[in-house]
Parts: sequence; C-alpha cells; structure tokens
Amino acid sequence: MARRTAYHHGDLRKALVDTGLSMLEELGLEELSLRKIAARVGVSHAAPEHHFPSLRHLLNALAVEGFGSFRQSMLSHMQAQPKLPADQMRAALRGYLAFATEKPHLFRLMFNRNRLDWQDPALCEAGEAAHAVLEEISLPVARRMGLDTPEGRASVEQLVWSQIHGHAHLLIDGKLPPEVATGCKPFAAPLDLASVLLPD
Amino acid sequence: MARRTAYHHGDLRKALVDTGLSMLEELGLEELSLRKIAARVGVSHAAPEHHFPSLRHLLNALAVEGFGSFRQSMLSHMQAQPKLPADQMRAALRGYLAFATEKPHLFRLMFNRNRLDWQDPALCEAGEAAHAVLEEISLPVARRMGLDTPEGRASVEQLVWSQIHGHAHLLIDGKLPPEVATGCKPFAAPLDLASVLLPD
DNA sequence: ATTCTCATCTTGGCGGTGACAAGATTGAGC
DNA sequence: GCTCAATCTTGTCACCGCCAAGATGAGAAT
Repeated sequence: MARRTAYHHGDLRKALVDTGLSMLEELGLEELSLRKIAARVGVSHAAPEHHFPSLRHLLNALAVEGFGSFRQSMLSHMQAQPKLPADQMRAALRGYLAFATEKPHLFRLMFNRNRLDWQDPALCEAGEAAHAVLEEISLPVARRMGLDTPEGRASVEQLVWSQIHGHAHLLIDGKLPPEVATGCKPFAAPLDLASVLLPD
Repeated sequence: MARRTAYHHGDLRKALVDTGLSMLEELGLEELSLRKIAARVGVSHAAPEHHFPSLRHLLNALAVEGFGSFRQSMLSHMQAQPKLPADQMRAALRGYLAFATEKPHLFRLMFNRNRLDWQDPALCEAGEAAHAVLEEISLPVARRMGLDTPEGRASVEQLVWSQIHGHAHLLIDGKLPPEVATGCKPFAAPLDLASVLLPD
C-alpha cells in the first residue's frame, strides 16, 4: 500500500483529506482549492483527480471526517457527566458547540447543502451516526416530559436540535458574544433549554 | 437620472441588484457570478465594476435588500395576530421561517460571514433593524417569565433566536420534514418554544 | 450653441480555478 | 522479464474576479 517513490505518492488520498481539513480551517471554504491542496501535498494540479473525480467528492470526504469528529465531540463530553437526562443533554450540546467553535469552517461545510452530495452513502451514514446522538439524548427528556410517543420524541428532538444548531451558527457567525467554557453549565446565560424543558 | 441609451444603461445599479437577487435564488450562491448577472442585464462583463468595486460589494447590497424583506416578513406576520406576547412571538417566528424557506439562498448569504463585509454601515443598519424585531418580541416574554433584567432579556432573546435560526437552517438544508402552513399554530410538531416558555 | 469634463460602459488581458485529454512512470501479477 | 493497469504529469479549455486603457455621451461651463 505504501509504495512511495518520487512519482507515486503512497497514500495520496489520505494526504489530500488531511491537508484539505487543515487548509479548510486555515483558508475558509471559499479560498480552498484543489490546486492549493495538491501544491501543499507536493503533487501536480491534476493528481487529486484519480482519487476525487471532482471537488465535490473531496468536500464530501472532508464532511465525512467532520461528522466523525462531531459525534466524538458530543460523546466524549457526555462520558464526563452524570448519566441523568438533563446532564447528558447539556453535555452533548456542549460538545456540539465545542466542535462548531473549534472547526467553524468544517461545521459550516457539513451543513452546506450546495457543496455536498447527500446521495453519497458514506456521507449519509456519517451524518446519521452523529444524528443518532441527538436522538439518544432526546429520548429520556421526552419521557420525563410525558411525551413518550413517536411524535412527542420527534418534537423534543427537533426543538433541541434547532436550538443548539442555531446557537452554533450564530456563535461562529459572530452574532452572539463568544462562549466561555463554564464546565458543567453549558451556557453563560442563565437560560438553557435543558433547564427549561426539565425544571428541577 | 434615467438617461438610458444604447451605451448608458440608465439605472444599472438597481438592475444588477434586482437581477442578482433573482439569479441568486435561481442558481445558488456558488453558481452566481458577476459576469452572468452582467450578461443577463445586457452589459459587458466589466460594467458592474463602477457600481460595485468587487463581488463582495454586490453581495453586501443583496444582503441589505434581504434584511429589509426579512424584517418585513416578520412584521407583516405579527400584524395579522393578536397583540399578546406568545401570539406575537409565534407570528414573528413564522415570518422568520417563511422568509428562509421562500428565499433560502438569500437567507444563507445574509448569515454567511465569509462572503459579506460587516464593516459596511448599510449592512449593519439593515441587520440591526431585523434584529430589533427579535428584541421586540422577546421583551414581553421575558417580563412574563420574571426575567426582566438586562441579562434575563438577553438570555430569552438568545434562546429564541437560536431556536428559530437553527430551525430555519435545518429546514432549508433538508434536515427536517418540510413545513406545512398551519395558520396560527407555527409548528406542525406539538412543541413550540413560545408555548414552552409561556405555558398557559 | 459649442466645448469640456467626467461618470459610465466597452474591449482586452491577467492570474487562478475545476475539469478534461493524452502521455509518462512504476508496482504487481503473470 | 513482460504486460497491464493504477497512478501521476503536462497541457489545455472555458470561466471566474479583477485591473487597465480607451470609447461614449450627458450635463455643466462658457
């Protein structure tokens, strides 16, 4: 697999994805180009084409990686918290925000309908795996709220997802004062959705 | 002002903005180009340059128009509803969603930090005018919730804005089932934030 | 009325981009 | 050792935003 010579790179696909991820955060989506990535990797401008037939394919691969890290960010925050519904929800949402603020350009790409191809099964799978975390934290909350029906679960999940997704977007677009890391409490503001839905 | 000849267009600036707005929804932001707009308007590829020194300036002008329509969408929905806090909030949020679903590409542009120049006073003013509507609907809700302090008002507004902003983004990115127009009740789902914050 | 001035628009050209075509290189299977 | 297919290179195309230089003509100055 690792047959690297002056001519053959060895593992160009991985190199393109890794370099693409770091250049995405460095330059932003609009300034990112296949040719710049190829240049930094040290191959010719047409070399990526064999691995990614079009720019869209490479962006898809970046988004797949992104959804993996995204899911991990939520899960690792949850692991450090008590296994109570409200705490788990707060932790997951903090992981959501942490990822968005650490990789804002990647986060935006992952939800950019115009630049990604959601027909791609790999992207669908990665996206659904991340989505499953939201379902997981919404279920016990819906149960506590007495909304333990399919519609009830869906509405709680939709409300929670909307709120945190909007919060993330507004944050990285500079519309809200920057987040402060406040340990357990996920919001500097006195109001957070978990507390509103599940008052003690 | 309207000195139109074969050589001089007459009101090229307005024509570029109007054509730009319709081509934006038609083609999407990534496929929109100054040269395509100029071609449709019927001028040479460099004609826009005098009115908009760069593409960024034109996009700014489109966003300014967008924030105007956005504000109007919220206000007109509010006007058709009883002047009660929860009703006014539901109406404004429905206007928020209506704009986003009717002009998804414009909506995305208006919150695209990379493509706009928020140093532009015209854009700031238009954005703040739209934002003021959110403050207006959040104030009475915060009051009813017993959060009538600057921090309390800010947190209610932030929670409401995040929720509806995320809902709008998820909708136009195809992550939620499409909205149905349901008259007064703003959500098909049984849960909406106004009802959660202000239970009867 | 004639001339002048300058905003407006045109043509031409630059470097950069994604995509495509054709040819060079090389590892792996026979 | 030969062949072959995967991989990478060079070259080219149309399109893009932006810049420079020149053409046009409306309104002010005379």
